[in-house]
Parts: sequence; C-alpha cells; structure tokens
Amino acid sequence: MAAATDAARQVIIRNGLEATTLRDIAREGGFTTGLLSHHFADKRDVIVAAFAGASRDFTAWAHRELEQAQTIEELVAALLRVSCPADSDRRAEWRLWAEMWVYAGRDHEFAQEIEATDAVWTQMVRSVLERCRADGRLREDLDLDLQAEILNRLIDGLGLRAWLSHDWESPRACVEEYLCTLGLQHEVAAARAEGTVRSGSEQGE
Amino acid sequence: MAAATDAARQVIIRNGLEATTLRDIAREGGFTTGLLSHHFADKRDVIVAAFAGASRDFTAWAHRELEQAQTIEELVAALLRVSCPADSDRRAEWRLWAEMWVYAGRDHEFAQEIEATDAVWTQMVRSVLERCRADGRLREDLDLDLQAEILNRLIDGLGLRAWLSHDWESPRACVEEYLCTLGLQHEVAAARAEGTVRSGSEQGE
DNA sequence: GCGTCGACATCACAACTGTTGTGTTCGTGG
DNA sequence: CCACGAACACAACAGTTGTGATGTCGACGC
Repeated sequence: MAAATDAARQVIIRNGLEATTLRDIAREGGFTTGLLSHHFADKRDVIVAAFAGASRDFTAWAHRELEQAQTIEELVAALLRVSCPADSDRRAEWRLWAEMWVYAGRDHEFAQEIEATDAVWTQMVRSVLERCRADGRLREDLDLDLQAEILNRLIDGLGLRAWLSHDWESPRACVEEYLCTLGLQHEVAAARAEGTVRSGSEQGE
Repeated sequence: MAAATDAARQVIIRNGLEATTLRDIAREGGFTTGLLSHHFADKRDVIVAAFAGASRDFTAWAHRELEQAQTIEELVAALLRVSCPADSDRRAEWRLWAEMWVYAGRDHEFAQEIEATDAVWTQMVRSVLERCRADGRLREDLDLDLQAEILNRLIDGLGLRAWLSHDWESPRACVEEYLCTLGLQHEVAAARAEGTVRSGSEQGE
C-alpha cells in the first residue's frame, strides 16, 4: 500500500502527472493494476494518497531539521537548508509540488487538505521568526504573520522557477537576501560560512 | 487563428490543461478539429501558441499600466495593481500560469521561451525599483537584481496560492508588507488610500 | 481437511484521444 | 466563366486509458 504511493510519487516526479498512468505506477512498483484497483477506489485515490504522503513526509523532515537547531544561527541555517535543499531528491520534489498545486485546482476537496498542511508549514516558519525576534535579531516593525506568509510564498515561487530553469543557486541567494532585509545579516553570514566550510571539507573531487 | 488560441486559453482556464481536448477547444471556438489540424501541426502547437499568446498579452498589459505612471506613488500603485489584479479575468489567468509552468517542465524548448518572457517581466519590476531608488525612496543596502527576482517569485507564489484558496486579499497585503520592508511605506500608504477612495466611489451596489 | 476471505494477477471492454484522409465551400486571379 | 488553392467540415482510425469482472493462490479458523 505504501509501496504503491511511493511508486506513484516517483512516476509523477519522472513523467509528470498528465503522463502518469496506472499501468506505469504498477510497473514502477513491480505489481499490476489489479493491486491498485483493489486497494484504492479510484485513480484519484492513488494520486491523492501519493501527494498527501509526500507532503506529510516533507513537513516531518522540515520539522526534524528545524527542531535540532540549538542556537539562532543554526536555526536560520536549518531554515535555509530546508527551503533550498542541496539534495537532488529533495529538489526533484518540486515537480511534485507543482503538479500537486495544479491538481488541487481541479479537486476542491484535496485543495483544502493542501491548505491544511501548508498552514502547518507556515506555522513552522513563523515560529522560526518568533524565536529570532525573541532574541532581538529581527527588525521590530515587522508583522510576523505576514512575513511568514511572504517567506513561504517566496519559497514556493523560487522552488518552482528553480525546477524549471535548473538553477538552484539563485533561489538560495534570494532567500538569503530576503532574510537580510529582515535584519538577519549576521545569521545568514554565519550560515553561509558554515555551508562553505562544510562543502569545502566535503569536496573530494 | 487567433480565435483558436483564444478558445484554447479559455478552455484551459475553465477545465485545466489535462482535461483540455482538441474537440473542447473546437467547440469553444465554434469550429471543428479540422481547423486546428489545418493551422497547427500538433496539439502541442496549439497549447504552446495559447500559452505564448497569453504571456505576451500579460507583459504588454503590465507594460502599459506601468508606463502611464507619472509619479513614484502612481508607479508603486500600478505595480500593486498589476501584481494583484482586481479584475476577475486577470485573476483567473493564474490558472493559466500554473498550468503553463507545469507544462514547461515537460517541454524544454517551451521552457526557454517562458524564461525569456519572464526575464522581460523581471526587468520591468527592476526598473520600477530603480526609479524608486533614483528618487531616494528605497533603502540603500538592497541588491536591486536580487530584489526584483524576489518580488517576481513572491508574486508567483502568492498568485498561485490565491488561485487555489480563492483568497485575493492576503496576497495584496503580502506585497504591500514586502514593499514596506524595502522602505516604500509612504508610497504603499498612498496607493492604499487611492485604492479605497476609488473603490469607495465606484461601489454602486 | 475444508471453506472462506483477502491479496493479488489477468483480461476484456467501453470510452476517449490525437491524428489523418477525404470531401466541400468559397473567395480570387486570369 | 473557370480553375485553383486556402479554409474548413466530417468521418474513420489506431492507440491508450481507467475500470471492473473473473480467476488464482495462500493463510487461517473450525
């Protein structure tokens, strides 16, 4: 059952939703379409389960990454890591989100589900900003609700465009610049330094 | 020919791209599929022409709106009007953009076209910021290239979510808040005042 | 040992889809 | 008045898709 949604997720990422057929999903997972029609009522059921599972995985991962940050510097670094992932699998997920949004435009019920998990993710971003403000690192004239929403929508737009243009440097620069305008210059600089040090020590080739 | 792309555009906005068939487009435009196969080589040809025409229309409209602004206040107001349109037809166009982006993910050649027209639109945003800076209204520590890109991606993300949630107030508030953080509080306030005055005098019901 | 029930495979089917070949109309230049 | 080609309509085609009916098999309770 979980194998089916995983297979669906991967086929959607590879071929896009429009070109995703139940037969493709079955072939990807190593089973037949009979299994799909046995465990799921519809094709919609399969697709929705795949999308829902993927976004649940993402929020869980993001929560884990943000949770283990001890200092504000680590928190900002984690936020940057989560919003502009370096992992190629995480980057490929942007296609999933894009297809998911478009699909949600046709499925009102599913759109509400999306909105609920998006609210969770926005709340996570907001609590990051709250911790920054509590430490006095943030400009004081900012509406945190709006800023969290802005940051969230900015990340959406950036990831979408990055997936289209295959340029993953620019989004990172944009999020960093945005955080700097909020007053987090030092934290961004620290995250950037940590990133270069880490990638510098990891570069084996 | 133009009627065909217009019909395609409208069907995509109504039903989404995946559910858009050549027969639907023909019925919408009042002709048959024979016309489509006569003027276009492929279905891809029809879709791409519809997308390209729509984005050409948008940039032309945005250019016109921004051009006729005399003062900085009017310029900022025009930018707000273009990025968060009140017109329901313009709002419905967000579905087109969403479908277009997803489609571009499967069509590399078309993706480059998209990126070209997006660069034009980014340049328009950038020149708005430049005029603001030339007048000394902008914070001085800002990288205008990055800020134009940020604003552009923010608008993408906001419009997408607004289309999904049918909430068109929040995007406007976000763009305003963002422009305020750039130092344009007075201009945003002026635009807001003008908007309420205008809508107040126009409200006939 | 036997029935039964869930987990799948297999296969057939009806519905659509994009595409193409073959008319048919009609404006226009000679 | 006549050809002629562009602009379209119409119909048929081949391929695919989601779906559902039917068959197979193994686990498990009695």
